[in-house]
Amino acid sequence: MPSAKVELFETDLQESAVFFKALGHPARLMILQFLAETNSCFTGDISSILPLGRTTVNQHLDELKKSGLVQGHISGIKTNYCLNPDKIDDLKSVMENIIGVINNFKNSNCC
Amino acid sequence: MPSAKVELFETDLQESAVFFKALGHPARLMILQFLAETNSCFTGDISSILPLGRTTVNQHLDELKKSGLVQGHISGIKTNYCLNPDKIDDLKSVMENIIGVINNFKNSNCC
DNA sequence: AATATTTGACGTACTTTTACGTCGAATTTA
DNA sequence: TAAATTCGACGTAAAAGTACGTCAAATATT
Repeated sequence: MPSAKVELFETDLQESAVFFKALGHPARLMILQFLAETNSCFTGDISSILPLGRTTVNQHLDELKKSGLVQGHISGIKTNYCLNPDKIDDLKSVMENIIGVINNFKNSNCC
Repeated sequence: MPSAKVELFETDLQESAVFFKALGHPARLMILQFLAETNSCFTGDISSILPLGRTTVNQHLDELKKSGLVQGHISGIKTNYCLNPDKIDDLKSVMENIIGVINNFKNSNCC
C-alpha cells in the first residue's frame, strides 16, 4: 500500500527531487534544451525534433509544466510553451548546491 | 504498448537522464548527500536517517547503483555502499552543461 | 549453545510513468 | 465552401516505481 511518503521529507529536498524527476527522461531534456535555444514553442515544433509521437510529447510537456520549469500560455487554440525563468533559476541553485556537496566529497576517501 | 523508446535518443542524453532519474526522489537525494558527507555506508546506517523502512531504502540504493552513482562492495554478509567518484564526476559535468544551457537562455527573452 | 539482531532476497500491492490511438473542434489550404 | 491539417483532451495498456512484510542465513549477544 504505497502512499506518498515523499511528504515526509523536507520541502527543499522535495522541490529538488521534483526538478530532477522532470529532467529524468531524455525527451524532456531535449525539450528543455530546445526551449532554451529557441523561443518558438508550439507542440508541433517540439514533437518534430523528437523520435516520439505528438501526444507523447504533449504528455512530457505536461510533466515539465507540473514541475514548474516550463510554462504554457494559451494563445488561441494552441498552447505556447516556454521556460519559466524563476524556476530555471531555482534549478540552477539546486544544481550548484549539489555540485558543492560533490566537491566536498572529492576531498575525502571512498570506502 | 509502451516499449523502451528511450533507446532512440542519443547516448549522452540517455546517461544524463539516468542520472537525473536517480536523483528524482528525496530519499535518494538524502542518501547521496549522506554518502558524500560520511564514509560509513551500511544499509542500517542509511535507513536510520530516513523516514522509510529498511527494505525500501535498500530498493532506493539499488536504484542508485543502477545509475552507477553508487557502488556496493560486498564485505562479508553486508554490502558497503559508497559513491563512485568517476560517475560523480560525470554527473558534475552534466550539471555544468545544463547550467551553461540555462545561462544562454537567460540572455534571450521568453515568450 | 541459545537467543536476538541484522542483512539481502523475494514477493506483493498499489501508483505512476510512458507511449500511443482516437476524437471532435478549430484552423488553414485548396 | 470543402478537404486537409493541427491541436488539446481523453482513454488505454504495458511497464516501471514505491513501499513494505516476510524469510532464511549470517552475525552478534547473552
